[in-house]
Formats: sequence, structure tokens, C-alpha cells
Amino acid sequence: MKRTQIDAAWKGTANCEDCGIRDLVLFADLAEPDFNLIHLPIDEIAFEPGATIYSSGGDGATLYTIRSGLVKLVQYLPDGTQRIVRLLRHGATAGLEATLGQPYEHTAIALHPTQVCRIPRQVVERLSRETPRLHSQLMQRWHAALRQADDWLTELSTGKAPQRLARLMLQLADGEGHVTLFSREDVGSMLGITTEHASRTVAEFKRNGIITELSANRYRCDLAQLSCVASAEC
Amino acid sequence: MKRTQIDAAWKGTANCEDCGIRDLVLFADLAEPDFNLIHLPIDEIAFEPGATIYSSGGDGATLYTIRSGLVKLVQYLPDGTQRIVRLLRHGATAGLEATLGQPYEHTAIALHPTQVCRIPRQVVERLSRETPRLHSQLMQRWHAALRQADDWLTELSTGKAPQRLARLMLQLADGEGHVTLFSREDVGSMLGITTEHASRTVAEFKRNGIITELSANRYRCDLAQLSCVASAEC
DNA sequence: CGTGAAATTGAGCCTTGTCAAGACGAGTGG
DNA sequence: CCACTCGTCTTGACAAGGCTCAATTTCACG
Repeated sequence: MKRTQIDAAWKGTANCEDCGIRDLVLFADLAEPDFNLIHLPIDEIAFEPGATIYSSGGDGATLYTIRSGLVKLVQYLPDGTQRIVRLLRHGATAGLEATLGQPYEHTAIALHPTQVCRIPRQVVERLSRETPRLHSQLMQRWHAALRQADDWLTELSTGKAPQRLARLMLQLADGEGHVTLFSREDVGSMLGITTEHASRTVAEFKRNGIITELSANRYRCDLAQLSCVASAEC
Repeated sequence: MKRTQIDAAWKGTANCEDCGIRDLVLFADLAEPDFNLIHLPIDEIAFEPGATIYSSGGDGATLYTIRSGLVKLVQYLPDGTQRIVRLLRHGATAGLEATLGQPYEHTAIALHPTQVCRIPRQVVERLSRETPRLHSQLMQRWHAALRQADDWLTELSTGKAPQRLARLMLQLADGEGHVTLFSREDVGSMLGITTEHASRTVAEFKRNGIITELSANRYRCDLAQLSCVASAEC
């Protein structure tokens, strides 16, 4: 991690009306005239893995829509230990608390190469005031975040380490059962276990043939076996 | 737990405009004319400890404001294990997902004697449509719930059992350092440990003089020592 | 080819889970 | 009023799981 400056790059100004993933994002329900209320530029930005999108405690001036990639939300305890409380992907909204005039509650860091749209708080505030069509989406975003937080707790912080890891990998698996994992430290921080234990558990999965390493940190998973371990039947 | 029917009691129909805790609740920002939009009765109901307020998966017809008492939100995993994901008290809103037309995501059960106001979903929907003054409160409620969920994860599911218990008791302590605890099973389900281990950890606190039992499940706490244990300095 | 960060592995210890037995307390029925 | 019952809490002993510390190994990058 020596790239500190060059891992965030401006990719242009978005034209939200023509957004390729518009039906997924916060502005999904906006009608044509609503877009005229957007009076500030919405920038598209790319982040390399490891790059910080925003920091805990920072003034919440903008919120973000994740266009692609994967982002971790990290929460720090007073004593310095940290915990990853959520993962954001494709279509998710980060930094919702900005719309309430609050500082950011987490630090958001890209795990995979990630593209985001940066939405100034004032844009949401104005749309919120002048069109009812944003409300429902905002509520749904809050709801989705809360739901994910609750599931995260029950799935990834309950049961023994192999169970938790299996559940995490099931969440991350794509249609073909492929998973791109990240650093063992991050895995541990999601599951509430140490880095070493995360490493051991991944190694155990490999030995048992539950997962096969295709390339560095890319795995092909046996989804049936993963489900089995996840439910503690194995 | 033999009372199954008689542990929920209707206490009358609320007059929200004159609500004693109005500045704490969902309707805090409503103006006088807004109250005329409430066209369905809002009932006040009392629940005894152990009584179920609503059940996971149930049709979300109403949401609830907690007037007094303490409520646990329980989430079940497919395999039957359960986890308490949040505690609601004085002023909190339960069942917010009802406003989105979703079924309840948790089972809500009273831990202490609890009084609630039962608000039909349609009331919130109508207010939501016709007055902007509810939006900000709804957002703030979502935000508070999410914040609590994140803190719950980092504080009560991270670190060793004594640390977690200490953090829980600090959350529960009133101004005088008094805490009314609940069943060991519930304590375990909040901290992600077994009932037996919860019992042992409480007993250890008693032996060390960190807490003193005043009466059944009522304790006086040494807050300084609790903080010390919570931060793992002890 | 050297360097440093991350990942892996091992050994021993501490923490927690498991299973089982006993203690306690509230409510029941004689 | 007392014995009985049932559920919860407590405690013990042991096993298993996870943590800590330290030594290697691996790999990306200069």
C-alpha cells in the first residue's frame, strides 16, 4: 500500500438521466423535471483497492453511489480496535448520514477497484424538499442498510469461525460460485476473529476441497458444501 | 411464563397532541393541523415482561412507539439459533419497516413492563404524504436504528466476554449506576455467548465487587470499574 | 536479487462451549 | 402449611475453539 495519492481518479461528470444503472440507484424514481433540480455537478470517481473514500468523523459533505466494485465500512472503537460493519456493492448508497447533516460514522475504503458517483449533500436536500419521489428511495436505502446490519450480526458474528466464513463466502459468491477474497486481516475483522485464525480457516477450507484457489485470492467454491458448513450440519 | 393472554392490556386511546413525551417521539415535529390527519385511533397498550409485541414475518400493519419499559428485537437464523439485535427504550420506534409495506423483520418482546402506542401504518403513510414534517423524524429514526445496530456489533460482539458484559451494563445503567438485568439466556443472546458463560461472567463481576446485587436481577454498579473492564485495561 | 509486507504455520495457553449435576424460587395442589 | 414440580440459575469438569507470540514462507516490487 504505497500508492496514497494516485489511487483516486476523477472520471468525469455524470449525467444522471442517462445513467447506465439508474434503476438501481438512489435516483431511480426521479422523473424528468426533477433532474433540473440538480444544480451541482455529480462526479464519477474511481478508487483503487485500499483507497479511502471518506473518513469517520469527517464532515459529511457528500454521499456516494457505488457503481461497481466493493467497499468496506469500518467502525473504530475508542481503544483502537476496528470492525468492518458492512460491505457495499453495485447500487448501494454510502454516507447516507450526510443527508441528516451528520459527520460520517464510518471510514469507507475500497476493497476491489471501485467506481462511485459523488453526490453533494445539497443536491439531495433540494430534491428532498422539492420532489416527493426521492423519499421512498431514501427510506428504502435506510431500510436496506439496517437489514444488512442485522443480518451481518446474526450471520457473521454468530457461530464458530468456519460457519461464519462459509456464510461470508456465500454472500460474496457470484453466479458461478466464484469469490474474490481480500486480506486475511479484513476477513478477520468482518468475522470477529484474529487474522491468524482467518488464515487458518481459509486454509482448512482449501484442504477440505470446499474451495479451490484459482489465482491470488480468487476462489472457486463448492456452494453445496459451503451451505452445509454455514448451517453447522457438517 | 404461564400468562399468555393476560400479559397485554389495552390502556386507552392516545391523544397525541397532549402526549407527555411528545418531544421524544416520531410525531415530535408535527404542527397542530397535522394531527387532524390522524384518522385512525392510536391505542396505548401495556405489556408484561415476556409478552410478544409483534412477530417476525408477521404482516406489518402497525408500528409502535415505546413509551416506557424495555423491548428486545430478536432475529432468528434458519437453523433456529437466535440473536438479540437491538434494545428499544423510552421514545424509540419499533417496526419501522411497516411504513414500507414490509413484514416485520424481528420479533419484539418486552423485557421489562412496557407501555407502547400502536400506530396504524396508514396513519404514517397519510402523514408522510401530506405533511413534510414527518420526513425528517422518520429519517432520524432510521438513522438512530442503524447507528445502534452498528454500535451493538462493535461493542457487544467484539472482545472477550467480560468486556462485552461491561459495555452492556454501561449501556443499561441509569444515572445512579443502577441496572436491572434480565435472564441469563437473554444476556447471552445479546453478547453472543452461551447462557452458562453469561451466568459465570455475571458471577465473576459480583465476586470482584464490580457489581452488587440489590434484589433479584437489580444491581448497583461501580461505573469506573465497568469502564475499565470495558476498555480492556483491567 | 534483496526487501518488506502479508500470509502461513506451529506450540502453548487462555477463553469459551458442552454436558451434567445441583441449588434456588415461584407457583401448584394436597 | 407443606411437599412437589418446573424452570432458571449456578457450578464443576472436561473438551474444544480461538488467541498470542514467534518463526517461516511467500510474493510483489524495487
